Amino acid sequence: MNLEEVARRAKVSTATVSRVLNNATVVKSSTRARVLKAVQELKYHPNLHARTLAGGKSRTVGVIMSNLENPYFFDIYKTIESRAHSRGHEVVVANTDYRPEQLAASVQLMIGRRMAGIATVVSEMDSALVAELQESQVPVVFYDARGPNPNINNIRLNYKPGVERVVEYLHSVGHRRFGFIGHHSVLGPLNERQSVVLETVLRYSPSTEVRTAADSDTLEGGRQAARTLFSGGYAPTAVICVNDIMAVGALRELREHGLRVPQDVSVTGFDNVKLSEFCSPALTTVHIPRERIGNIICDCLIPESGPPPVGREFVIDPEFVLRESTGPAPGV
Amino acid sequence: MNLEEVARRAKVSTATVSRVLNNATVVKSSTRARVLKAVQELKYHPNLHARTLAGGKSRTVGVIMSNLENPYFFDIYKTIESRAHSRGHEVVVANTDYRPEQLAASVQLMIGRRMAGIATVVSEMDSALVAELQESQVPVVFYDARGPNPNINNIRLNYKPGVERVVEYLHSVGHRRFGFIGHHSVLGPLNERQSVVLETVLRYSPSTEVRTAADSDTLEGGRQAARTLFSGGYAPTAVICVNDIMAVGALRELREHGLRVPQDVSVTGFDNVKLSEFCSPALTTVHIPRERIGNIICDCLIPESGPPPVGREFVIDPEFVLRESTGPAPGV
DNA sequence: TTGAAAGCGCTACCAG
DNA sequence: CTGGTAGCGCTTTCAA
Repeated sequence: MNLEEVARRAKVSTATVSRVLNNATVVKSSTRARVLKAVQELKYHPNLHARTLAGGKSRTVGVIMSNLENPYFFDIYKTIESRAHSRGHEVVVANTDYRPEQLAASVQLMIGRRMAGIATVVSEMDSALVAELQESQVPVVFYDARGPNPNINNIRLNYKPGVERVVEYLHSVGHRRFGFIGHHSVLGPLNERQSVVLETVLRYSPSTEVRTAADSDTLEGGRQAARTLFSGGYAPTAVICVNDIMAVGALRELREHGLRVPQDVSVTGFDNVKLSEFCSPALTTVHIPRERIGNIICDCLIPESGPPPVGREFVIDPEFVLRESTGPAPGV
Repeated sequence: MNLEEVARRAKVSTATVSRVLNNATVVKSSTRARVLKAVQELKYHPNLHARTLAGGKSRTVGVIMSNLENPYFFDIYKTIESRAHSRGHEVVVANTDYRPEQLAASVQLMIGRRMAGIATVVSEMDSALVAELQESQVPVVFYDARGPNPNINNIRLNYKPGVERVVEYLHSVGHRRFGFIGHHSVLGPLNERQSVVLETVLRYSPSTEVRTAADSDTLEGGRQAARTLFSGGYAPTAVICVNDIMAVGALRELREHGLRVPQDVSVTGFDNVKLSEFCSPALTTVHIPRERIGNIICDCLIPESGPPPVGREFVIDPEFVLRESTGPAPGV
C-alpha cells in the first residue's frame, strides 16, 4: 500500500497525493476530496521511513536516560515530550539502565535514526560518545556531562550547595555519625555527590565518622545498601541518600530493624520526587527542578525560533526541603 | 555521509560496503578491513530509514501504554524490552496518558513506522483502532481489549477472582462499610474492577454500604480520591484501591487525617508493584505477573520460531497478597 | 493546479 | 568474492 496506489485510485499523480497529505501547496478542493477518499478507502498509512529519507528531516528527537524507572528521570522525560509535542515533534526514548554498552548502542541508534536532536541524561557518559554525538551534526545537549568537553551544550547540576545544606543542617542538630547511600554508577555526578558529602562532613568536624554503601538505583537497592551500612555494628545517626528512591528503600530497612525515623535515625533523600512527600515519614530532601531541565533540553533541540544554541552551559540550583524524616540526633 | 562515500574511499562498490556492514555474505578479509577503516575514518553511521525502506523489514516493535509512570506498566515494558533485545529487536514505546486522541495518534505513528509488531497495553482502547491495527498486516497483541473483537491476540486479566478474594477477606474480618478508589479512565478494565467490587460486596451482604471516588492514576490522585471519599461524613472502614499507586496516595491522606492503618481503616491495593512492599504500612494487594504479560506480548510479536499467533487469548490469574495494611474492622 | 521524474541511502539480486 | 543496478515509498523541483 503506497502513494502510487492511492494516486491511481484517485486518478491523480503521486505528487498530488503527497501535496494533499502534507497540505503544502494549494490543491483544488475537488481533487483533494478525491484523494482523501482514496486514502480512507485504501486505509493508507504513509511510510514514515520513506518520508524521512526523501524529506531529509526528521521531526523526532531522541532522549537517552540512565534509569527511566526512577521518577526523577521520568519527570524530565515527560516535560520534554509535552513541549516537543507542542512544537510538532515526536520523541523516542532509550533507557540505558546505567550500562555503558547500552548507552553506546543507544547513541548509535539515535544517530542512525537521523533524529532532529539528541539529548543524553545519563551519568555514565563517556567522552568518545560525546565527540561522536557532537560530530553527528544534529543539535545535542547533555545533562551533567563532566570532563573538559569544549563547546557542548551542557546542563550542570550544582550539587554542592544542596549537599552542603543537608550536611550543615544535620550537623547543626547534633549528628556526628553519618552514613551515605549511593548507587553503582561507575562515573558521574553521583560520585560527585558522594565526594561532596564526604568533604563537607569532614569540613564541619574532622572527627566525624562517615561510611558509605552502594547498590542499585532502586527501592530494593536502597534497602540493601542500608542493610550493608548498618551491618558490622556501625550505627550512624544520620543517613544521607543519593536520591529519594533509595531513601525510601532505606526507610523500609530501618523500620524492619526497629529503628524509628527520625527519633533514632535521620534520613535524607535527593531530587524531591513526588514519592518523597508520600512515603512515611515524608522525606527531608533537596529539590531539583525537573521541569526546568526538561524545558531547557527541549529548547536546545527544537528552539522555538532561531538556531539551536552551541556550547552553552545551563546551571541548575537545588533547594533544601525540610520534612519529617530528620531531626535531632538521639540524646541531643 | 553515505554508503557511496564510504565505498569510494575504500575503493569498492556500495554493494560490498553493505555486505561488510551486514556481514551477510563472505567478504575477503582484506577488503573488509579496508571498508571498516573507511567507515571509521568517515565516522559513517548507516541511515536506518534507508535501511528499513530498502530492506522492507523493521526489527523494531512498538508498544503503546496508558501510563508508563505507573510502575505496573513500566515493569511490563522492561520485560518486553529485555526479551526483544535478546531477539535482536529494538522497542519504541509511546505513552498515552489515558488520552484517546493520543492513543489514536500513537497507533498512526506505529503503523507509519512500519514496526515489526505492535502491542497496546491501554485501557482506553477503541474498536476502530483495533480494526485499524488488525488491518495493518503486522503482528499485533492487545492487553485487556474488551468488546467482541473476533480473532485478535488478547491478554485477558482475570480480575474477578482477585477482587473477590479481597472483598471476601475484608468481609470476613468484619468490614461492612467500604470505599472504592478508582481512576478516570473512561472505559476499560478499571471500571470492570469497580463493578466487580460493587457486585461482590453486595453479594456478601446486601446491606453493606459502598461508595466510590475517582481521580487520576497517580499518588496525588489517590490522595485526592481518599479525601473525596471521606468528605461529607462518610467513614468507610475499608478502602479498596484500583491499584497500588493510588493506594499509597490514599495512605498518605488517611495519615494526615489521623486515621491509623490498619487499626482504624484497612486499605488494599492491586498489582503488587515493588512500592507496595516498601510503603508503610506495606500494602495488602493482588499480585499480577507483569513479567509473564511482557513475555507473552513479546512472544506474540517476535516469536522465537514459527509464525506469530493469531486470535489467541491468554488469561492471567492474579494472586492475593496479605500484608500489613489490612486487619479487623474497628470494634471487632 | 497538476504531472513527470530525479533523487534520498540502502539492500538484494544478477552477473561475472 | 565483487560490481552494477533496480527498486523501497516518498518529497520536491521543473514544466506544462
